[in-house]
Amino acid sequence: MGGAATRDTGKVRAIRALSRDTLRDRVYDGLRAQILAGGFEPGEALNVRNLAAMFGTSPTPVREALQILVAERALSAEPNRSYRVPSVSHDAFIETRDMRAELEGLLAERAASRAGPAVLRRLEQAIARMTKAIDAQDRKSYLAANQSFHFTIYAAADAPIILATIGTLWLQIGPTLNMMFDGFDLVADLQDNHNAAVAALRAGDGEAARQAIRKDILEAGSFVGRRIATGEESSAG
Amino acid sequence: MGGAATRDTGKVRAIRALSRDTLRDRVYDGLRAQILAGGFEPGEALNVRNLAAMFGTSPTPVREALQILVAERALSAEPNRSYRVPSVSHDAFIETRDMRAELEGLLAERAASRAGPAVLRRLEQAIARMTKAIDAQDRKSYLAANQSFHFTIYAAADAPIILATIGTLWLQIGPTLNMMFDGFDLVADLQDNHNAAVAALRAGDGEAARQAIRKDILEAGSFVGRRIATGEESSAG
DNA sequence: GTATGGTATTTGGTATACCAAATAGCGCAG
DNA sequence: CTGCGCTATTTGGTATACCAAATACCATAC
Repeated sequence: MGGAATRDTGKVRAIRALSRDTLRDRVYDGLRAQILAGGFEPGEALNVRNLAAMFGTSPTPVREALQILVAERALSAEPNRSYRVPSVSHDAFIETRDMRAELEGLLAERAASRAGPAVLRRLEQAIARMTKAIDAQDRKSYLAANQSFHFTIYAAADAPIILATIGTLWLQIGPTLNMMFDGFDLVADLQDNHNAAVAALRAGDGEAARQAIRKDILEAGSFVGRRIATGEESSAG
Repeated sequence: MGGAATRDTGKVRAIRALSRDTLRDRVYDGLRAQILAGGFEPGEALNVRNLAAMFGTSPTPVREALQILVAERALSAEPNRSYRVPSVSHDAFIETRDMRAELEGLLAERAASRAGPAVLRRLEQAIARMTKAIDAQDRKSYLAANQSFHFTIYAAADAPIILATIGTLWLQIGPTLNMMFDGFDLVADLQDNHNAAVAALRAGDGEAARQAIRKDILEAGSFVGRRIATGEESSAG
């Protein structure tokens, strides 16, 4: 793989397959990574000129990147022309959860007939990392390993368009999820559905894989959804 | 609701709920409408300055609109920095079809418990228009009525995010679909699934509604998919 | 002290200038 | 006539200038 010393943005770039190596796309990648990592508070306003200074560009590529993120609902464009990291409402969260259950379930089903030993091994590793994170009550590591687990499955489904769509869904709920997980007690039975999914994939049972992933999304989602519902009224600026 | 004489872009604007009244969004709306109406050939290249002249703006808002459409996969950004209307590959079409089956099925299911008499009446009207279009072999009218039929159902599901996602899926396959339907013989049994869907909605049977919509998408899709597969090698620029 | 109106400043949107990559066109060599 | 390479032109990307809307700030009036 040697040769040209091009910057390797890796997964993100691969997922989109829409970017070229322009400043706009570099800014997009940077913002996207920061959003996913919880670098922005939900509700936070983004300033075009500040971001431009941060990335060392003019405002133009920044505004274009912001627009793309708005189209993906990773940011919101307020009527008073300002950009914010959206705080996902309860309704929006539930809707996104249901959409995820459909699409991620579909890819899990497709993955069952395609996942080879390499994929299964990586899934086991992700589960191990989650277990370790649960023991240490390390939420950040848990979320990272969980994301790795899910996307390892979906990448195996060989469905790039749906995969990209799922990526935008995670991006949308990322900041809210990060916030909600703060102070949440990680418990061992979070792993039940993960283990069931791996077993189904190993057996090549698509329907079982779909159901395991659906359950995982809907159960975790219902917990977080409740937290959003209760927190919504008390969370003033 | 009279009063302010604001331009009413209607459905498109409502679906996105992301736009403000900027030039960028006006260009976006215009391009989107033209794409959906089959105003561009698949594979056609878009020129920023030409479009700017067409819309009476500078290139800046045009490029931003193009970027948004690329993010929605309604356009493609070639590595040699040019924008094209994508000609959807067979694989991409099948994948989009499967995604549609999931998401549109989900909204049909949700609509079953929400569709009132007004919705059912509009669906009957859309079916009547399709029947008329079949008799007249008027493909353009058929596609328009078909779109109206589907989105009437989905709008009733009260799920704005998923609705918007479905909108982008139709946008993606719009140009290809328009082309494929040219010279296709419209037959009466295209209506079977539509009638089944209405019956299910009237009965409040969500699962039946989901299945009817799924069948509609998968059956029509498999026909068009075959045409793409056979046409792909012969369709040179 | 509070409310209100007006001004200064900030900030997003658009147009324009400029650059570099890509492409097209032409001329020359074979 | 064909193929290669050079140049001219086109074209997308970026920076900058400018505008208008929105906001912040302050002074004044009550």
